[in-house]
Amino acid sequence: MSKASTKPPTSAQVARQAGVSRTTVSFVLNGVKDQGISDATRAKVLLVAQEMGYQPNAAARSLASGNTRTVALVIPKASHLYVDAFLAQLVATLNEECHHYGLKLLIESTDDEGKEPDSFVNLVRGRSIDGLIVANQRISEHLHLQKIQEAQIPLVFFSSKPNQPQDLQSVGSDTSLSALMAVNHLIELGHKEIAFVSFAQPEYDSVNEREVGWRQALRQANLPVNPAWVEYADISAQSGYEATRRLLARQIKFTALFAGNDTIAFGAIRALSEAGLKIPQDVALVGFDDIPMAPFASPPLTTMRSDPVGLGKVALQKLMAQMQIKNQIATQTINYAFEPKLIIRESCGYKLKEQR
Amino acid sequence: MSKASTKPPTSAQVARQAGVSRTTVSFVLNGVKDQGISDATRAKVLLVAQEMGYQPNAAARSLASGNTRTVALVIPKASHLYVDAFLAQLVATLNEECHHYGLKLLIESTDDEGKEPDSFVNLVRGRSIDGLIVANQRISEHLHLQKIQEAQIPLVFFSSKPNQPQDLQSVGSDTSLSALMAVNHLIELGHKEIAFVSFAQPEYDSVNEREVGWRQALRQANLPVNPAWVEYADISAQSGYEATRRLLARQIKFTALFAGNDTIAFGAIRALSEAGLKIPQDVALVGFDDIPMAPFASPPLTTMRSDPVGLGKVALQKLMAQMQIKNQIATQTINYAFEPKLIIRESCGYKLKEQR
DNA sequence: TTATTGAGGTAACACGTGTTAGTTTAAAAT
DNA sequence: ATTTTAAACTAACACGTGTTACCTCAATAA
Repeated sequence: MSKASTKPPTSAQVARQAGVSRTTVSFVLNGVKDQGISDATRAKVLLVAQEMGYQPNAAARSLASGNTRTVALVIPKASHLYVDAFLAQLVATLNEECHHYGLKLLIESTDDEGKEPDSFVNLVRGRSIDGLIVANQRISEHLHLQKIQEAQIPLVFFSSKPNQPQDLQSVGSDTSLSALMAVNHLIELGHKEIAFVSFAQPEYDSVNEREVGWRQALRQANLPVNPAWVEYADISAQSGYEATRRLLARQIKFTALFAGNDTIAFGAIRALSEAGLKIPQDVALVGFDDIPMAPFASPPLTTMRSDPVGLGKVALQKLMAQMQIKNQIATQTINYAFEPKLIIRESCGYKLKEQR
Repeated sequence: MSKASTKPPTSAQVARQAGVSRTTVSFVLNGVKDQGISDATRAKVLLVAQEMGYQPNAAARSLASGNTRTVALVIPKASHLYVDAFLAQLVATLNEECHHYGLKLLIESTDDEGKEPDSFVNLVRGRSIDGLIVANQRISEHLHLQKIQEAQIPLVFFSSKPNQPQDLQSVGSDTSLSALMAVNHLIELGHKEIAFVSFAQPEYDSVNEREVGWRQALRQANLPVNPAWVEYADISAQSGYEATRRLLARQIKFTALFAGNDTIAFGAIRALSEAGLKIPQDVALVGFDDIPMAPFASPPLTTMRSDPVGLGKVALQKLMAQMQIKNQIATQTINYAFEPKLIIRESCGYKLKEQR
């Protein structure tokens, strides 16, 4: 009626306004059953709470209940968000899904300037979060993760070599298999000298697995594996450009290139073009991830589809299972395996060959 | 000594271990001055806290102090994160900066399925956040923002028409000026029929301002303004592709195209290529934002540089000023104006012309 | 009439920290 | 020997909610 007070209403004020006790308000708003609350009272309380714009104080609720309804996503660097579209898709999906279940999402990085690699542990210690999802795991981080697991903190990490599907701790698809499929496609198109530009250093599990798949494909086809065909980029298109130039500078023949991810592939396209090489006629190219930009490369990028949306959803489901949050979607959804899928566009030369 | 208890240590436990009172622990850890605490005690407390891995309970601290050290970024849709590199850069920057000042960042969307457009207001009501930054403001949201301002909640929003630089409420650069500069560049190159494909509906301020700049440039040069030259895309490269195709289907002549952002430009490139048009020979192209991918378009994209990193930093500075957080970087940094800058690459045809 | 049940109410503690007010102790200064 | 001061201490309340234990009152059932 009068002007709104500057401070938000408390549950006590709601109780007074509705003519009930604070306990009743708490029961109603939290949907506690079997406390014998009539429908009339329930409706009344809900109405008054609505009218007063009541929103429970998050800190008080968290302190009393012991959970924060907040989860964290751990990534290496915040800046990867805008150079790695896979990560951006993952963040977007997790954010949406979290909101859907009334959770909040924090993004924590391990490698940014001034950050301790284990700073995300403090979030756990300070009870800022109820659980965490770790993407882009590195070998050096295994120890920290183990500690957290031992401390019984809900945790899901992205793995390049997923274990059993019913494993509650990790999500992922078989990265080396995907890479193998990508390289096999090039082999089937007749290529024998296939280079590989990764999107980061091999200390990252997922980088390493892609290289493993590349090597395995060549070996299975009885093709030589030349270490000079491998080059490591950073995570940006720019670094992919530079890495491909280093590769070209070696003057070693290769007729196809497997790029560790699509962003790197964009850099490779420019490096190859500047060198006067035509894609796919002179060098066939296959990327990885099928980012939204992939169809808009010149030529449109043939690439392995990964599934940030599906993986993000499953990761959250698994985390919620550990957090013992009951949700409508039953736990069977958790057994999820994404089938690696080759998306054939033009950069691999398949369509060119077909026309012939 | 014995195995670590499953619950994190409290300040009372730290106090006992260090042989001081809980009050002293609180003073030391919060760096309260003028309470007469000897250096020896201070060191002792810090050491013990470190050894015990003490991290103050965030909820308790928040409840007692009344602030959460958390801010929210409000965006239309979470999915924009991976289709709009400007937004991704902004999120990454804000995340980094927030961490640097010990703040946490939440991302809240207004348009996602199942979200009320004013759901971010609940974050404020529930005292989940201390302040908020609003990007991609729409006209329909002005009302909500005003309410929040009136409630004295710290708020910074991105504006396409920034007011005085000392304004604490908004950040941004002059979008219509940037657009005007982009179109002027095309006019200087001799173009008279210049189309415009925006990255969203004109209900977004920033979309509208770009169109204003486009129109202004044409008018100033006494060139005709044909409404049929305008087409609205969604925010994805795919939608840019489709919008450009719609434009082409109209069979109206244009020799240059101003794309509302770089992502759209990627879509436009493909649409033009498919139509057999060469860039820049047949259609010159200028984008907007200078996203990291822009140099890797084919041809490399001429574009207006915007400044998500700088704007993000300033936005947070302004927000912190409202939140009365004292920080080393003095308030003078807050007076910041980003100069719109044209980045000339190859899609506009400038270099081609120069060579002639 | 008496026991039972449903629908609440009241009172209280717990959660962990910030913060204030008033007290104590030993060393230093007068 | 007395006063002052630095460096602590103890005790207490506040923050808002979850949750439990116990009490009340009316209506119904035995």
